[in-house]
Amino acid sequence: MLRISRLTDYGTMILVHLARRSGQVCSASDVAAGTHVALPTVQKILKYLARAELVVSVRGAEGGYTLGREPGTISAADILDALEGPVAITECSQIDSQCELESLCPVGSAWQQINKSIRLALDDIKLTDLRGPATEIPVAALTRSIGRPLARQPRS
Amino acid sequence: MLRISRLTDYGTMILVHLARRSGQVCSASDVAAGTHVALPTVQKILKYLARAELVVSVRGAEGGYTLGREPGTISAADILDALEGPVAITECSQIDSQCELESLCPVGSAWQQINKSIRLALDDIKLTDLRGPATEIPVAALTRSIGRPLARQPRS
DNA sequence: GCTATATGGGACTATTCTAGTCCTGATTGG
DNA sequence: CCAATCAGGACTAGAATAGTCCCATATAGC
Repeated sequence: MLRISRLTDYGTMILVHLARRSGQVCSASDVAAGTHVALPTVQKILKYLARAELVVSVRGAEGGYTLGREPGTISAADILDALEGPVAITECSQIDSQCELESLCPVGSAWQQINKSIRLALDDIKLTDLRGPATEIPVAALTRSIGRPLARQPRS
Repeated sequence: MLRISRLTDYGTMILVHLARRSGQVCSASDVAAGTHVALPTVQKILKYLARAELVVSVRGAEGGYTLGREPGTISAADILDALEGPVAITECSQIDSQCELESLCPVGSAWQQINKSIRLALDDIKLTDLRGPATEIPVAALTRSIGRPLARQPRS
């Protein structure tokens, strides 16, 4: 069903890594070593995150990255925006889309509302909530669903 | 951000079309004409929906499709399951995935919980809610967000 | 029974998207 | 200066998606 890209998944791991090293400047290599994601991929993701100001970069030797804000103020929605851009749940939920079927299609607005509701939920989930392995996610609907963490695909 | 496939979007339109013709048997051509989605695509989607028993098929001349259940009992989650299969928000939220990074990755379980919460929300959204252009979606978080329907991309 | 009209199932292709890599230039500490 | 490090973007390979088509099966009507 609904999916986030693998880069977003990595990006979350990377931000969690930085949150744990809060204050310290970490180079891309540090992060790659800490997260076991391939270095070029880490570099790419950090660039996206820097552009979205979720991380702050320090150039030059001994440079690297730190979190751009407090972990409690970075939400899952922020991460998605930074790494997946303004893509929406359906093509017609995008701001700039134009569709000749609009008048024929009674469904679009409903999906758009669903989209917004999901965004609201993701806005409430902060980096601090993602940090631990068995944290409770602070969204009403989530409280009912606590499952054992499943395995993750090998990657790199 | 989070996305559903275009087929799912079409599928919803198709189900809404059938709901409006409730009782009547509609052929794939009828549906294509009514939704302005290309016929071969409609045929493909109806096959998937039939396999998931969301629609019932009548074979032979004068055959076609009707809804398999009452519109009020078909949820957005049902449609996603029928048309996108058991895909999950991240690869590691899938039942059969195996990941060597599990112990290193503190994030996975959080995304899985988010995934479940979204599913719960989608379970509450029924075909009857999708039917009209400006319907209120019956999920708590959704009530705050009512926007003007946006345009839809041309497709066919 | 024959024929026209439908669906059922699956193969196939083309296009788009994604992930991942690499190169070149700019910045800065030692 | 030199080595380390980020910035930006080009590029490739692979996977996923959308869309089309073919052939078998079923059935209504004549």
